Amino acid sequence: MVKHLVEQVLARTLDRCVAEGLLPPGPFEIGLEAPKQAAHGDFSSNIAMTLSRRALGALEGKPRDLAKAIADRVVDPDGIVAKVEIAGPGFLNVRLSADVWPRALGEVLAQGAAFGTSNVGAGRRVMVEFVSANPTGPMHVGHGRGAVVGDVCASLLTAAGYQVVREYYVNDAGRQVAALAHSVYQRLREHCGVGAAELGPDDYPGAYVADVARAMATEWGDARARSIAAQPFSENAGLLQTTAVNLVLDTMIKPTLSHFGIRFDHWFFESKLHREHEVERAIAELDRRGFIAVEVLPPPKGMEPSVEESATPGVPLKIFKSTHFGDDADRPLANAAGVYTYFAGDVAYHWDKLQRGFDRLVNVWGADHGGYVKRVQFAVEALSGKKGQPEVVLTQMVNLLKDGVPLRMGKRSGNFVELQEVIDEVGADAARIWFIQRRHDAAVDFDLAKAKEQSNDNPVFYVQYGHARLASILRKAAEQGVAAPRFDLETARALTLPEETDLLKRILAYPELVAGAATALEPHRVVFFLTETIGAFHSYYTKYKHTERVIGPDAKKTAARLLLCLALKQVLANALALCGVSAPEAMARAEMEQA
RNA sequence: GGACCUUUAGCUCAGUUGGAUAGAGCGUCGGACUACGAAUCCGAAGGCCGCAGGUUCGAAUCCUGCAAGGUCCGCCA
Repeated sequence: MVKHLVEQVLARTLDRCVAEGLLPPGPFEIGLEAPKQAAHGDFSSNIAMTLSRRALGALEGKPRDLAKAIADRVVDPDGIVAKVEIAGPGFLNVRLSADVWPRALGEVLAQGAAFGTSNVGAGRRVMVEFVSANPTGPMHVGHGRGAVVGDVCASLLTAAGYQVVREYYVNDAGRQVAALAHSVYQRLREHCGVGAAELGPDDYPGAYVADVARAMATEWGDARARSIAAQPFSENAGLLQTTAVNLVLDTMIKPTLSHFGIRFDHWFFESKLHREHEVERAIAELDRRGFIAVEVLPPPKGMEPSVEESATPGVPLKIFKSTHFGDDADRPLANAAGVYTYFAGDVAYHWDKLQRGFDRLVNVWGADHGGYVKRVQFAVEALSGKKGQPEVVLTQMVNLLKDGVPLRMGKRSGNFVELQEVIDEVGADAARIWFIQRRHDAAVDFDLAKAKEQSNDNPVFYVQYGHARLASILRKAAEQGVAAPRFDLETARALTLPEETDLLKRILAYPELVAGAATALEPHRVVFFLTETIGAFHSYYTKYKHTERVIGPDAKKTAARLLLCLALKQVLANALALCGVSAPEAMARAEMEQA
C-alpha cells in the first residue's frame, strides 16, 4: 500500500520528464523494490537504468544522468518522499517522510481481517480444480498435498480479488470404478453370506472395500442387499457402481477433506459428460474446427515391447490432431472398440469449463500427470483459441518418512498410508503447513515425527507461538489496566526504533505478497512471510526486553507498541487464515522434560 | 528414445519475476530469563549458486548445450 504511493509519485515524475522533453511518451514500467540494505532507502527504483536507452538528447544511454534529472523533478504533492538519492549504476533510492509509516499503521488496523486483500483479479472468474482423486478408495498423502495447494491457491485468488470456484472432478466412469463396483459386489456376497468373495487380478484388495460393502448393505437393508448379492454382477452393475462411488465419496473422501478444512463449491461427475453426450459435442466442435482425423497411429517410439503388444497396431482410430499445436504425437479419443478414452472425457470436461465462462482455469495435478498437460492445453486452444489454459500446478512427489525412515507405499497393495491417518497423527494445521511450505514443483519429504515436533523445523508451531505471544502481551496490558489501544497518528509516531519501522514495513508488504503469490500460484510464499515476520518480532522482543518493553513506564510508547502488536497479530491471523490454519490466542506449554 | 521437474552452506530449503555485499532453519561451537510466553533470542564458523558457453550497464534468476537425481511415457483412469 505504501509502495503504491511511491509508484504514483514516480509515475507523475516521469510524466513531467516527458512533458519537459527528456523522455519519449510512455507507458513506463516502474520497477520498485524494498532493498535489503537500509542504506539503500525505503524503496529503490531502477527506472533510470531501464529507461536510459530511450532517453532523449544528452541523457541517452546515461543512466546516472537520467537518474539525476528524474530526482530533480520529483512530483510529490502529498509530501511522501523525504529524499531521493542516486546510487551505483543509476539506482534511485527513495527515503520516505517519517509520517508515512504511522499513517499506514492506522489503515492496517482499520482494515482488520480484510487487510491483505486487493483487487488485482478485478472480479475475473477463475476455477480451481483440485484433488480429483479417483472415487475408488480413501485419499493418500499425495492427494493431501494437492488438496492443500489447491485450497490455498483458491484462497489466495479470492484474496486477490478473483471470483473463485473450487471444483472436484469425479472420475466415476471407466474401468477403475467398474473394478471397484465388482470388488464391492464380491465383498457384499461375502457379507450377506451368499458366497465367498472371489477377487480377480483387477479387483481391489484393500480392506476398505469390505467397509464399503457393509455400508452398502446398511443403506439397502438386508433383504435387498442379499437379493442383489445373489444375482450375477452384470444384472446390477450400474447400480452397484453408482452406489459404491457415492459411498466412497461420502464415507471416505468427503470426511477426510472436511477434517482437512477443505470445502468444494462443486462436484463434477465424469458420468454426466457421457450421459448428456457432452463428449460427442466436444468432439464435434473439434471436428468443426478441423482438428479431428481418423488415422492409424504409429507405435510409440523407444518404449518397452510389452507396451507395444497391448496396442492395436494397424487399426485406424479417431484422433485429436494435437501435433498441429506442437505435440509429439496425435492423441486418440477412442480405442479400437470405439470406446472413448479418458482424454476424450477430459476434452469434454474442459469444453464444459470454457462454456461456463471462466477467465482462468487452474488445475492442480500430481506430477504423474505431467505428460498430460500439453495435450489438454492444446485441446483448450483448439476449442477456444486460448493459449496456456488450463494453468497446471504440478505438485511433485511426497515422500512419507517416520524418523527419517521412508514408509514404503504400494500403489494397489492396499497398504498405502491414508491421508486421514496423517491428519489424525500430526493434526490438520501441521499437515497443511507442511504441504505448502515448499515450492510445489519440488519433491517434499513429509516426516511424521518432525511434523509433530514442536521445533523450528516445524513452522506451524513457531508461527502459532508467535501469535499466542502477541495475544498474551495484549492480554497482559489489559490486566494491568492499560487502556485498550486506539489508533491516532500522534500515538503511532512514538514508534521510532528501527526494528519497529522494520516491522511496520513487513506488515505493509503483505498485500503485495498475497497478490504476487496469487498470480504465481505459490502458496509457500505465505509460509515464508509468516516465519520471517514473526521471527523479526521475536528478535525485537528479546532485544528490548530489558530496555524498551512493549508495556513500559512511558504511556505513549506503550500505546504505540500495543498498536504495533495488534497490527502484527492481525496480519499473522490473516495469513494463517489464508493457509487454513488456526491462530490460537494461547498455547499449552509443552512438557519438554517428560518423554 | 522422448516429455516434465529438480540441482544454492554439512543437511532441508528461500531468493520479491534481471539489481547493489546470495539468505533462513536444522546441525556444530559459544552465549542470553528474579519483569510483557526461553515453544524464544544473540554471536561464530560454513558458498565455483551442478558444469560450460551466450544475451547486457548488471545473471543464482533469461537462452543453448552437457551432467546428475526424480517423475512419467496404452488405444488405462
